[in-house]
Amino acid sequence: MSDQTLMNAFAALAQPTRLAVFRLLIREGPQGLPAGEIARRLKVPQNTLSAHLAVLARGELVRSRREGRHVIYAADLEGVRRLILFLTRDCCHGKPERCEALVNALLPSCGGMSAER
Amino acid sequence: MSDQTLMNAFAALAQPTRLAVFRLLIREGPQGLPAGEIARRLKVPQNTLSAHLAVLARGELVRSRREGRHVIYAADLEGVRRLILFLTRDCCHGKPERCEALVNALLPSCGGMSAER
DNA sequence: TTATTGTTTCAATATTTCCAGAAACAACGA
DNA sequence: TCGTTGTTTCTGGAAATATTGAAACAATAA
Repeated sequence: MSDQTLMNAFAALAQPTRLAVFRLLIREGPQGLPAGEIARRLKVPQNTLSAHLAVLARGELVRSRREGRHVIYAADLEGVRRLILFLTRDCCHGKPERCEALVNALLPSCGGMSAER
Repeated sequence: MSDQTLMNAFAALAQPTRLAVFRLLIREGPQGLPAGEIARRLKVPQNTLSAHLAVLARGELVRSRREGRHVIYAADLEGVRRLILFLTRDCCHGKPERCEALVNALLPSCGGMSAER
């Protein structure tokens, strides 16, 4: 991922409406939601939301697909993963012990998966 | 962490100079670097850098302490952790299997710690 | 005290982002 | 074809951010 995409992603999440959209889409999962439905739920004008969705897409945090008249937006988990990876990789760069606290704090939040590995 | 702090953190990382400062400080570890030294290394005027450091501090990504004439800046790993936690928690909210790919991708980057847990 | 070094704050300009009305575009049904 | 619904693009003005010279502030030494 280029630094530009990385910064686009961070910039995308630095705005209340877009943060709300991101949270919503993460919760909706891979099937996503039509642009209009997102606008309705968040009570944002459709053209304003469209601009915000474009910003999120530039940061590779959401993807869109057309289904008939609808344009469906869904979170791009690959993009999220790269963001987390960036934060984590730089964090324990060369010093795993510095990362330990991070990982320990991270795993329990993932539905008890820590017990399995 | 408030949404405002969260957005401040994302906004802080959405600018090339600040991204560079963040990377530098993460690598320098807890002892950190004086503001002037950061400015010298990144070839940024000191007053410009000072403004950027203030933005990073507002996002709780760096902390400062005074040592004599120097003001030392160091990465705030707690802040980074909260960022990662936000991204991860929202991501696997209620559906751990959705998170699995994330965590698997995450652990190997941390110096082989995955083998130990 | 004065001088020196390190850093931040102030002030002003340039650039970017945010927002929403209006218009255009896209897909479908009648 | 035309009309309707869903979405994006265009446009312009308001608000926020970036940058840096100059001034102020802080700590120390002479």
